[in-house]
Amino acid sequence: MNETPSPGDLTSAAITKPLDDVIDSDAFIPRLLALLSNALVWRESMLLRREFSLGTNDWRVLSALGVRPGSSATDVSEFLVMNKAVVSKAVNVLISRSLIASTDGPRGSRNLFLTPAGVDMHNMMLPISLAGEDALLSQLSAGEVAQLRVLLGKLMSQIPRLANKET
Amino acid sequence: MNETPSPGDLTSAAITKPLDDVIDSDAFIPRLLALLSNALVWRESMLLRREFSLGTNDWRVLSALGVRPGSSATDVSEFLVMNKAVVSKAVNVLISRSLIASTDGPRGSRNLFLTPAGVDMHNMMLPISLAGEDALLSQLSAGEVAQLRVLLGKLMSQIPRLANKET
DNA sequence: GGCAACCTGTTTACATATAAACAGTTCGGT
DNA sequence: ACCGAACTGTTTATATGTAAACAGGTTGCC
Repeated sequence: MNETPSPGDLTSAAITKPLDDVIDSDAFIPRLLALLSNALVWRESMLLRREFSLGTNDWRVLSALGVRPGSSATDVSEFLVMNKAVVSKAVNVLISRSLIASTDGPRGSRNLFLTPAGVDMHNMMLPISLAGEDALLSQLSAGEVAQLRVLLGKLMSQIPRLANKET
Repeated sequence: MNETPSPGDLTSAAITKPLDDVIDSDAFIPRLLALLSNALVWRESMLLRREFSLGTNDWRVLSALGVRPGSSATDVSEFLVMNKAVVSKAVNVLISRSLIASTDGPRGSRNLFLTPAGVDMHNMMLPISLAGEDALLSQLSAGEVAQLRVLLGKLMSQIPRLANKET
């Protein structure tokens, strides 16, 4: 690989005094959210792969079709806020495993349903996800969990603003 | 690509009745955390790439070295809970841009410091991250923000349990 | 009927994440 | 001094995420 192209006299003025930086501290909420989310996804991914040889995306799509049977791939993509390509791949995995099946839909689309085997798989996978939430929330009282839901709900309302390209 | 290998009589018993599923609803906290984290990372990544041609990992490492000048790559990796390979790549990017410099460290390691250009860059990038948090929290009162920090702190304490391989 | 715009799901190319293998150094014991 | 274990940072292989290009079918307008 390539080394630094510029001459080597820049190290002479290296900065040794710490900046006052909050970004990577426990006071910075975006970092806490990222760490928590990563830990949960990591756990779920590890367990689903180990137990059922399925990825989290496969599980998410399976789960979505449990709630909304007859959805098209595009419907699932919008419902789960998930990339179309990812849904496409997950659908193929699930079909090849005979966990979902499809009928022809309105506009060249396909209506997707769980098969009985898919329902069984769903019922086996669901406890793993729920146990993750339980473990996460185990130190909170019922009141605190309710509080947390309210607060996260308010944060969720800001997502459209975050997705805006300005500032 | 390959079609389903099994005979085609499985669609006859497809399931059409919705399951009662909480996984993808707004009541499922792991999902809220993932959506919030993704939105924040997406925003920051987009802005940093556009303004400075740097990725979020480069920014994270730069920021860590602002707080802890003289850290080794391994130190940064542990501090940020970030993969060694990612840190290694980010360090090379930052060195090639003359934003950080290094001196020889204890055990074949290198002590990393911000250069003056790195400090300038840090000071330009920091407001982008802080603005993300501000936008996220803009609908919360000061008291609610404090509540949120307490609750997230309690959730953080469960991460070691989530990382445990047993159930 | 025919052409253009649209919408389906898929493929492609590219960027990033993760984990394991790796080479080079340092340390410890003998 | 030597050999093996431990540790540095790098490289590799593999998996996954993202966005844009894409082919095919449908719709609607003329």
